[in-house]
Amino acid sequence: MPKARQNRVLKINTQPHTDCTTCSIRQMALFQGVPQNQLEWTQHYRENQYTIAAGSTLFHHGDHTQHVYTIYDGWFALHQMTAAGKRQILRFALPGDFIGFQVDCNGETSHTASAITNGILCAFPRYKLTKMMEEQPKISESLITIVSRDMSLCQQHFFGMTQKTAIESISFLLLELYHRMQAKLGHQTGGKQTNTIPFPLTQEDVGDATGVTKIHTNRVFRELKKKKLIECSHKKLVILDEGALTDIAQFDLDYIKNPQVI
Amino acid sequence: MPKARQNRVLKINTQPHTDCTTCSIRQMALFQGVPQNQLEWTQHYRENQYTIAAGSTLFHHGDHTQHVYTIYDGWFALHQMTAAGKRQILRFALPGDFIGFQVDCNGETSHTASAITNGILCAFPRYKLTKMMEEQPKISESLITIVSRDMSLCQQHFFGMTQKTAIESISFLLLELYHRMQAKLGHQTGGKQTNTIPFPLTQEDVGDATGVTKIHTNRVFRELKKKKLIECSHKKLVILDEGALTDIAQFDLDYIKNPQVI
DNA sequence: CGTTCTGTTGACCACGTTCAATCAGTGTGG
DNA sequence: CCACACTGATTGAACGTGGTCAACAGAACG
Repeated sequence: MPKARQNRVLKINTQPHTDCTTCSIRQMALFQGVPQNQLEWTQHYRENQYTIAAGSTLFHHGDHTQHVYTIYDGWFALHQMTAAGKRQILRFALPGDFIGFQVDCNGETSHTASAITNGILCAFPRYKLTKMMEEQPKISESLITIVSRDMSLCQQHFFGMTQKTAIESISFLLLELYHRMQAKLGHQTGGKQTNTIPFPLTQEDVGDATGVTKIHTNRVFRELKKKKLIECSHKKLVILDEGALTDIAQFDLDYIKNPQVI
Repeated sequence: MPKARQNRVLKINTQPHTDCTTCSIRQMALFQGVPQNQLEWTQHYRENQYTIAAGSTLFHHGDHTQHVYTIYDGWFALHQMTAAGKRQILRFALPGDFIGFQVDCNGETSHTASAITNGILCAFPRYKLTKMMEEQPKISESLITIVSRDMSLCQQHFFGMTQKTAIESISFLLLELYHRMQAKLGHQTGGKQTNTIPFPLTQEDVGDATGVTKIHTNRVFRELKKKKLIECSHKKLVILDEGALTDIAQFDLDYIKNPQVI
């Protein structure tokens, strides 16, 4: 009963719902290609705006989800469990990201989505996607671009995991999140930059995403702090030496940006 | 000059080109959703059919490719190089697979594609994809399905790499290739099944795909052979005990099939 | 029929895991 | 206001998977 489960965690946003025409993250989301004068059209398809509390689960691995979501606010972890009960975080989803789309051949979601922080979600019924794509060809391109970007990130993680040491892959993850958050913050504030981002993850979260135990993750964090490359405490991450960190991580910013597949 | 480079390795297929209307692998490729009576239409867009020799490179990481390809015959490795000069194979592409599509924000390919065996490729100009999608909405859905399937495979590999031991991830890869080849062979022969597939990979290829050194890959192969789970020699792979191998690999066939994302 | 590529084997060692204990911060309830 | 519980960060010691290096055997190919 995914429906009952979702009703428990999702609540209709009691604040006035945000407006697609003035949405601060629209340019990175599903409607990025839709012309400004047709944006009212998109609102027809947004079923509702929901809130979700930190720690709760949006959907479980194996659910048949009726909705796909654009994250308006909050951090989410998309993860799977191993047979041994360990958690592998496949990726972190941030504001502007599109989640709940990926399912397997039976229409079951391939992973679990958990809210790390409180979140606000724009919900779209999955069955309407085909119609949306027919009416607005730009939606098809957005979807392809979004999936391709996620694919690119996944490949980079994959690439990193097998060939990099713990300090390299953790540095990579921190830089990826840093730049993804900078992109969102830039869209919202209009461009002013600091070297600090909100960082709600625990060291265990970072470990589960990079395939390192929390014990060793801690050793890596202490080393990065000792080398004055980062500061990290009180849910804030400061990048002190982006250049040195980029070298260690073998990080390439181009993989974060939306690909020009078409 | 990607063009010059490609002219060197790609040769126009001198055999009569295969016909989309009778293509044995069409049901798993880009035109899977296109109605039978409109298939002549697709032929307009196929620019040419090419052959490529084993060992040569179709495109390099960073190229601006003008074409995307459906593999009609042959095995390909899609890979990247680490800073240290090691090769990471992101995935193997088999007959029916669609390659050359994935590029980064600058329109550069994110990986290199090398032919492991001799191959035959159907080429489509990238710039025509938008028009194809507009004329045939099914093409959009195919593309999204294809990219989602690749994403799903990538996630499974990623999941495997970090959490699985060498024997587990190598078993997973062998089973994945086994089932993907069985699907192709089924489409071509009409269904008769054996527990043997052609297997042109070296142990080093397998190692580069699973993030294991070729020395340790060899240790794993010998163990799998000793336990009578597989036979592997002379470019053939025999799965002797699929059940036991599936258990070791924690393999789930649903991830291989095309996802029902829409 | 030699050269090159692929597979096989052994010795050694390092990165990261496992298990265990402790500490610091943050609520929570009496 | 403090005792208590709970979560996350920190540290140490022992161990093991898989990497590195080096050498050789066998297969494939021109």
